[in-house]
Amino acid sequence: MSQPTKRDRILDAAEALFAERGYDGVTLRQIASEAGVDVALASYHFGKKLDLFNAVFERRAEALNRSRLEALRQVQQTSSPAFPTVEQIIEAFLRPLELTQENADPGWRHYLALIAYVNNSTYWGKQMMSKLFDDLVQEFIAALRGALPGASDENLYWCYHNLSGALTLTFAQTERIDTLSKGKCLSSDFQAAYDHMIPFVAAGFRQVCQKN
Amino acid sequence: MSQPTKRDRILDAAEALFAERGYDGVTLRQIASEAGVDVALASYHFGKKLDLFNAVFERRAEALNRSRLEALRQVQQTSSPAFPTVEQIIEAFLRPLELTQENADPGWRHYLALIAYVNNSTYWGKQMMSKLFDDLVQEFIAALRGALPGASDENLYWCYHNLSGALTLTFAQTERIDTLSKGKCLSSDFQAAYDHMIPFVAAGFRQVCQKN
DNA sequence: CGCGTTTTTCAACAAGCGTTGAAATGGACT
DNA sequence: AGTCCATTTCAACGCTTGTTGAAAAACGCG
Repeated sequence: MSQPTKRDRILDAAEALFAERGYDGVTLRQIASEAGVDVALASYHFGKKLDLFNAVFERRAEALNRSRLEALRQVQQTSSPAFPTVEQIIEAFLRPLELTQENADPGWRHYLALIAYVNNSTYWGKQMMSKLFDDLVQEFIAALRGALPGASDENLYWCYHNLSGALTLTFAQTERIDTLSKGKCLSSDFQAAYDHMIPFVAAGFRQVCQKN
Repeated sequence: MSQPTKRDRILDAAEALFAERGYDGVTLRQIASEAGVDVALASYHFGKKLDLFNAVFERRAEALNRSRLEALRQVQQTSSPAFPTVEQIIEAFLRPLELTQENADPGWRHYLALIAYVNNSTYWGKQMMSKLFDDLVQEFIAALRGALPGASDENLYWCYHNLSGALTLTFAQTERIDTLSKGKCLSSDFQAAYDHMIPFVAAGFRQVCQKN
């Protein structure tokens, strides 16, 4: 098996460092050093620093969207002609993210942390997140609308906001919960996070959107 | 009524800018310019840049903790000798944060956005958040333990993680939900956020922690 | 006013930044 | 071997950064 190219090593190093310290907290020289290449090589391959950041952020977006959409189509098909349940939809939204667990490559973990950084930033969040992930999110919300007949858009979107927040903090892997829980919960354990998040969020959606 | 001192103007400007762009995304010159003072004045009052950041972050922490703890004591007293309900506890955790709504001073909004920045950052989060907010959080979790007899610590802390995530994203005010919902929800509307978050989170806690 | 202290400005420093043009290297093909 | 092109390095640029020491201004008080 072959070594990754220097271009890929730059992307990997930038991914890890941007995720940990943010765009302005990382210098091109740090990235180059981590990747074991010269500083100028980043400019050669990607142009400006901002272009490198965009390249990193876009690199894994498509694959991520595809696997989540596949999971949604899957539950829609198996439950057809009825709508899938809220749990099934949330599960399809979250479980594909566990690919970071089994995979030895730490790149996906860094990428999710980078999403957390972007999603929580006023500065980056609005445009970058919308451009890459809005279509997918709307697809899932449409599915939830089917599972929760009569729910208002206002309620649906606020519930999604809560889901998105819980997920984003999970992505960030700040180890805050490790300290708080004295080691009983580990932020590195994505599976445990989703095991608890799915019933939590599903119950929240039902409570808010299914007043009856 | 008197103008704020230059020292306070530096804190205010740093608060707003750090919250929007992060620690490394802001220069002391930008802060000084926004505050209408000389660059060197920040160093004179606060020392290093990092010390200024800490001063900003600690400035409002005590007042925030006090108002939230008062709200908890309040519901504990009115429901005594029984435990307060999950909704009452979550409400006490969230509603005091609405002081940012009525108050004309935008400082509190910036401060909450700064908390979001710190809480989502691997780099800052662990130490700074724990130091200032852990005691309060443990107090609320203890109250929740009373409202949810038999709940395991593992379930309780993962549920709190979900609450914390939803809250943090609300603090960040990224306007992402504005776009997604086509204006039906506004991230600037803290009251609407909590109106939907309280029943959402309470139902989640019950679902996960109150299996019976 | 006049003196001591605090606050504020000014000017400048060394260090590090992103970026670039030219030189060097390497591989593919004739 | 020699030519072409993509890749990589080298060296340097102009600029901005955080920080500091000394000068200046403002203040409190007799």
